[in-house]
Amino acid sequence: MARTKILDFQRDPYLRLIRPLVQAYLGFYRVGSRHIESMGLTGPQFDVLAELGGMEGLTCAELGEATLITKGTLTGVLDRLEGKGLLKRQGVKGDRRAIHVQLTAKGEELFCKAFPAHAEFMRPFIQQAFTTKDVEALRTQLFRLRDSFQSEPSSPTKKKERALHGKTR
Amino acid sequence: MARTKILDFQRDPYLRLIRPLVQAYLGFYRVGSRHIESMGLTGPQFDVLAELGGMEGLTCAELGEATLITKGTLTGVLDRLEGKGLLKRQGVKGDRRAIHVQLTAKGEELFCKAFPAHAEFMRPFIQQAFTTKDVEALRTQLFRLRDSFQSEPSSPTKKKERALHGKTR
DNA sequence: TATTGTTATACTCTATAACTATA
DNA sequence: TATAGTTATAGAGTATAACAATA
Repeated sequence: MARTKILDFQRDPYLRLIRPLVQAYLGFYRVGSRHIESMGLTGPQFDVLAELGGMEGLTCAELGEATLITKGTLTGVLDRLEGKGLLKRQGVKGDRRAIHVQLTAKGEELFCKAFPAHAEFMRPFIQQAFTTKDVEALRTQLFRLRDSFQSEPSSPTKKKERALHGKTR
Repeated sequence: MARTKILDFQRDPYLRLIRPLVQAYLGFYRVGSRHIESMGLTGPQFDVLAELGGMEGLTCAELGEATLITKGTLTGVLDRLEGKGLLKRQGVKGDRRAIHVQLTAKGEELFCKAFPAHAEFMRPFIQQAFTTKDVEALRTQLFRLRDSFQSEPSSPTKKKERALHGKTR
């Protein structure tokens, strides 16, 4: 799982945001993944299940895009879920290279049980500390933060860093 | 690195917070870990380095507690950092079971370079979207969220869930 | 007996590259 | 040639249990 360190960024007027962000996420992550694991799934497996639940099926390419799992890795994750009898793979008529991945009845059953159970499990943690109005305000700020990491800052400092460590993959 | 799925919790008045939290964190994480990896370190390795930097040394037990890495795993992470010549292990006088882990000169040098470089790299992302006043407000809310995951909600729903999936480790 | 750290085991995830079978 | 998915490879992290040395 995830796990980045809490850095001593406390004095920087901007980086002071990092520590609480990481701690809030890790708190969520620990609580949530413990619950998911108690249902016999790993994080990536739950992600795939959540993506397929209620759907007619997705190709590996679509699944990979949705879950951010690369194709070689995805094969393994799907193998394990198939081994548990939670999903099945079928050829796609029209393109015999592609494969349709779909939950089995057992998989749908688990999804229908696990997903609401997970929601029920998580809700009280937030509900005990926030009003719905607080939630909306914080939500807005978090989206702003998310967006800030998605757009490249164009300061001179940044450009210098990119030149030094450039590696865009 | 980390990787939990963005769930479709958008309709629940409280769980609406999950998606932006995960997305903000993943944004930070992707940007940050790309930079860390460009310096030749993995996430856990950077965590250990950040924990040891500027310190006289810690025992494995202390390091494990600080980084949340279990002892068996920690041995492997330390082995790899030792293999890179970044840290050394020494016996502790007084308790010959324990081991002091300390950065080498090379490790300190990397720490002194990598840590500020990482701060410089990360700052512009936040600075472009937030004032220092915004930062303080958001920081407060994020700590509140963190705390909410750290205290067990005591609703009837929760107790029922715990009975079903109990597994405290 | 309890604690510290290592070793052994086994699994999952990760990315990359090479491969196949289609298109 | 390009695409979809699998296989092969190698490495890192994860947890657990068993172990040796020491307290």
